[in-house]
Amino acid sequence: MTPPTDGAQANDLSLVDALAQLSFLVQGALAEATAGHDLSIIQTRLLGILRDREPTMNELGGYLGLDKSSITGLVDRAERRGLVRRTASARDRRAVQVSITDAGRHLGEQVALKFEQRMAAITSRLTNAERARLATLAIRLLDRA
Amino acid sequence: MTPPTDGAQANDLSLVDALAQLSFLVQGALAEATAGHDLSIIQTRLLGILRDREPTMNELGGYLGLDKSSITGLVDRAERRGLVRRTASARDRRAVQVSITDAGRHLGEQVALKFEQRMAAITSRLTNAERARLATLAIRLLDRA
DNA sequence: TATTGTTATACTCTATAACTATA
DNA sequence: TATAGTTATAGAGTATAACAATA
Repeated sequence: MTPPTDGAQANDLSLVDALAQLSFLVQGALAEATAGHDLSIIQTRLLGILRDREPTMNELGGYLGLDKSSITGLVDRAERRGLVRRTASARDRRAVQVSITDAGRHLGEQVALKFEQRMAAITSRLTNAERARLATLAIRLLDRA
Repeated sequence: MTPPTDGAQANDLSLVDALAQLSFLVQGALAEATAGHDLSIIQTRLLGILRDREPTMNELGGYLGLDKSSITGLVDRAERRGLVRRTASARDRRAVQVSITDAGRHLGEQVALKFEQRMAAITSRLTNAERARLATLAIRLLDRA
């Protein structure tokens, strides 16, 4: 659960421990990729969602699993940096639609590229066959989630 | 990189995307396991590290990759809840040693148990052979990290 | 009345800079 | 001088509760 907490056999981790440690490794790579552009992981997720959507604040809360008041602050900070914009909804005058700006899209692409590079380094010790097997297994886990 | 950002083929994710999504799934399971006990992930990691160590504040910063001032706050909050304690170091009068209390150890065990249950649910659709293969591959990734 | 979004408030987490005490 | 730790301060991120505008 915590990286090097194993006093027993370091090379005989359980599946649960291995997946937990792997999640920290991947999140670390993501954090490094985003930090270089002064972005947090949650801001990067926001840009990723807006890449091909123009949701309302409310829908954004659903995607990110956050309270609407948290979304207000998140979008405030992104908008202040010129990465996203708010527009009035045409059908519901209470609602606000959020869209990505060109600057936001460009920044999101840069972060994604850097993340892919970090992940390529992490997976570089696997053979192509192993990579394919890992992808298949990971996708099987995601399917039911 | 972000959960359902794929407009192309949902079942043909790249390895990088699959690992990224998997990391969010696992971190989500961890967050759920900890939230039930009013603990954050970082507080849980702290308890995990202290399970079999009695580091100084400085060493703790190394384990967690945080600035010393962040460690001060982290330990402050855990100590206020009776989960850890500070003791003076015997060899260096500038240093402070941090150890876990019985309450902290107990809470850490409860969270670990709940996390394992969540992870068991997530991996329940895999066969034993698949689980073993996934563990092997994940460990190969961790080895070089 | 119910829903959408914002505001006020509070807390955790994190970092930088300045400081104290010890080495 | 250098190191260990704390304090002061600032900002991101999150939630709850109260509110205004609209449905």
